[in-house]
Amino acid sequence: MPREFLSIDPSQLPKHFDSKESERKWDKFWQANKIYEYETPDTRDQSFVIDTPPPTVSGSLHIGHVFSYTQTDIVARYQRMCGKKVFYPLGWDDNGLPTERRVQNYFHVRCDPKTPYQRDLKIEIPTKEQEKEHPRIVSRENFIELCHRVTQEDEKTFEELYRRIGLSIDWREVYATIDDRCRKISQLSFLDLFQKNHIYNLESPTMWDVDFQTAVAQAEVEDRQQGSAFHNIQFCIQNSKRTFVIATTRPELLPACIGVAAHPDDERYKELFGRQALTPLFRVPVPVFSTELADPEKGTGILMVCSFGDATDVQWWKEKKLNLRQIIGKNGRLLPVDFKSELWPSTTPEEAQKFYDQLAGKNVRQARSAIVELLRLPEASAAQDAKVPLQGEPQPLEHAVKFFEKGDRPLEFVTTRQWFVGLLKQKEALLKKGDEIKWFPDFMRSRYRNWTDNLQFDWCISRQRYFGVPIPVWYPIDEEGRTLYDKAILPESRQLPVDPMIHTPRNFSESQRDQPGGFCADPDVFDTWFTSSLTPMITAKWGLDDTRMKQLFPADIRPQAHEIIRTWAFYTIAKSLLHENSIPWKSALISGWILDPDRKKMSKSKGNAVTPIHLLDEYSSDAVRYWAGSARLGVDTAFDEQILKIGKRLTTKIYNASKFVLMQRSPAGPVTQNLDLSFLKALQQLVENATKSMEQFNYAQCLQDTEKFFWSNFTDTYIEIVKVRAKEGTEEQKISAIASLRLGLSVLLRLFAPHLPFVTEEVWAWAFAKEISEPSIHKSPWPSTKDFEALSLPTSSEEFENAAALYSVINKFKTTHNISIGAPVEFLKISASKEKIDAIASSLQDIFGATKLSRHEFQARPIEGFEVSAN
RNA sequence: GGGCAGUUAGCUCAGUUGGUAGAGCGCCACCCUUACAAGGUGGAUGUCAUAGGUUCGACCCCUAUACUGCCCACCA
Repeated sequence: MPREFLSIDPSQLPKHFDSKESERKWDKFWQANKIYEYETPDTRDQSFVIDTPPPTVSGSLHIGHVFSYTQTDIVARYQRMCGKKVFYPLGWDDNGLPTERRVQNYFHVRCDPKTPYQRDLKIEIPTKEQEKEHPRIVSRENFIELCHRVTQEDEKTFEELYRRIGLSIDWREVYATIDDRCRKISQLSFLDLFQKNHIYNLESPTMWDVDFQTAVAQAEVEDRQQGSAFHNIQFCIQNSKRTFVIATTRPELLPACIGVAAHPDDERYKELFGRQALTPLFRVPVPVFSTELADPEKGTGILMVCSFGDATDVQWWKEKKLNLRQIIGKNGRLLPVDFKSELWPSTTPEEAQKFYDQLAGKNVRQARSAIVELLRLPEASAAQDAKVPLQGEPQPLEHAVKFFEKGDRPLEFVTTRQWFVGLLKQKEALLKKGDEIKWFPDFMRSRYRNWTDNLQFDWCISRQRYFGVPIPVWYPIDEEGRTLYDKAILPESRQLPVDPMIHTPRNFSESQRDQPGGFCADPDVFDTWFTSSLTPMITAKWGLDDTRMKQLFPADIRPQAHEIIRTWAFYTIAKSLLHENSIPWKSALISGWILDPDRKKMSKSKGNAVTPIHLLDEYSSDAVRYWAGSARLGVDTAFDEQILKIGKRLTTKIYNASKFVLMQRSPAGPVTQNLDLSFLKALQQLVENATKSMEQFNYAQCLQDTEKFFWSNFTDTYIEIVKVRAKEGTEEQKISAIASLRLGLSVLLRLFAPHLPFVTEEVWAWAFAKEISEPSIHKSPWPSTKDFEALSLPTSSEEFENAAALYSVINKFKTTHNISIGAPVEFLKISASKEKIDAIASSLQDIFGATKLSRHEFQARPIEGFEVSAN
């Protein structure tokens, strides 16, 4: 032990903690000293691996970007202090639609894959005049270049923010979901799934967004309430006088009608089953069939089946082997139709054609109003009574309609060829893997179960977009010019990443592209989740580095938000199952949402988002982290600037208390006094509880307990009580007080360090860093029994609690008599039980010193705590 | 319609296995006290959503109801 404790001269320190300066300084220091760089340990269990969510880089930051990331960082810092080698990477999610949309708006361009690539194409941000013109058309490759340009700028902004709030990320381990490694691993994933027969392509009706003109997966679909109307339309039975009225909200799909259905027990329609009905206007015969899915109470109890109004239509189409009369095109407009063809066997083809020609080319909304007018014409009737088909006026109703979550118009079912991952048959295995994972909070597990249980479709992974990972597939073209979709040509894994639009498959030459006897490229890209679902495998370099894979997979934790359990969590579990038959991570940490003061979810699109930078400037990173670290996992939190103020106050208090403790000069020595040891016993109990909380990822509990102890036990009580002794006591008493104050501070700083990395590092550097020659508090050991093992601590902290109680009672006496706490008191009579009076004996000198009490007299009375009076 | 949460002081939230209701903010009063006025000391404030039940005893366990939020389904 050195001869004197290392102390500071407070006059050399700034009066107030300069958070901005501290944030700059320590970020540089951590970087320079490689504090957060992952070092490979000998065994897997010495690592703590984090599967960090790749943020969508969107240019505009909001407070949500720091909330859950800070929570993860707190866990990372705790594990690092516990001696784990923390693997804490970060990915940028720049792949996908949000980026495409931003590029379109930012540069005022549109992508057309048929446009040739232009090398050195210069595109600048358009002027106001240029923005009024038509958007500039660019090739797919040029478009992708622009995507990179935009995302790189955004990534810089994000990195600055994440450094500013002190995320202890290993910045060497940064990836982008569109970079070479991610493209390669995504394509490897495709190859592996293909070889394992988990993947197939199929031409079938798929949910389709008519604006983005791409297929979408079940997970990207959301319901929205929409105003609509029931239209009652009269059909008739072919070669019969019998008529009936169906109710539909989609009259424009009448030409796509492929059947009529009612409930098998419905007496009104029983006799019709098995017969052919004629549609009005077009007079196309369609079969009438019975189905349990029809609800006799709804509408008129009998309905028309179209290709395709909704998912049940698709189901009936498959089950009843109905015709395919696709009239909605990929752009959402009605396709041309030939009523003389076999597919539309109209009994009056010429009239049908005339009617339809008034609809062709219109979008859904336009076609609907047009067909409603046509249905008001008597000549539209299919029945012999020639009644107007549209019976009465449409009756308005509200109902849920499926939308692509990013889309503006309802989804249509359009028949296209898409790639799928077979997940339906994996349900049981997926549920089992979900149960092997620990969920925090545990009830989030049921979100996963719920979704997995109700899965209805295999995963459609192909998207008709540009800025994404290309599907690594070519198809042969036979001599007649037909594309052989069932003979897909896949690249070899060492060729990856490939772009089949640019690269040529083996045994073919570029001149054979799109030629009979040649090949063609699959033009599609993957659903972004196809890549995102690989994050724990991307960081572990699956397929590229087997050693690293063993070290880093499965990860320890996956932090994420709850609304993407059905996407990110679900697909990641699916991928790990299919590729590795493993769980992807041991624990899932599900963060809550930030709500605005009106308790609405904060989001950019709602315009109620709070931007973080001015908060960091005003309150400091530590204060913002304090707010984020106060919120428990899975609990939605209203944004409250008050809490930032409290956080800032806490950092100030830590700074000042540290200054006080470390300015005490004293020879080095042991803790010997009972009160000091009793205080340290209380501290040791705090350490136990805090550690228990952190092990459960309950960082908020840890903070709350530590803060309470720090403020009430340490600064307001213990420091105040021993202050006088630290200055005026005997050498041994002084040393004990100061040694105990320093140990207390050292432990508390380390308990605070994961939450408040800047102020704790700042203070740590004054003395403790040199004493234990560990330059950063963030690599110093998390407090444990080791900190106390040299001391003979009492079995309880009762003595300290008694001293605190008596000290408080004397303060109360002063306050109620309007005396300053610092004012001396001549005499007090102290009442307490005999046991308490005996127990307090060794602390009395400190208490009387702290309260400036000159004389006292004890009175033993059977009361709960202490009481004092002036006579 | 199914599922998951939540409802505690004016506000934001804690409340361990059932044992007399907690913190911070805000409010009120007092105090410049040599680390800190960006502070300190003290005070007031609750039918723990409602109704039953179990129990010697319920914020806590059980049942039902109401309200709020979320996830899923409903789409003719």
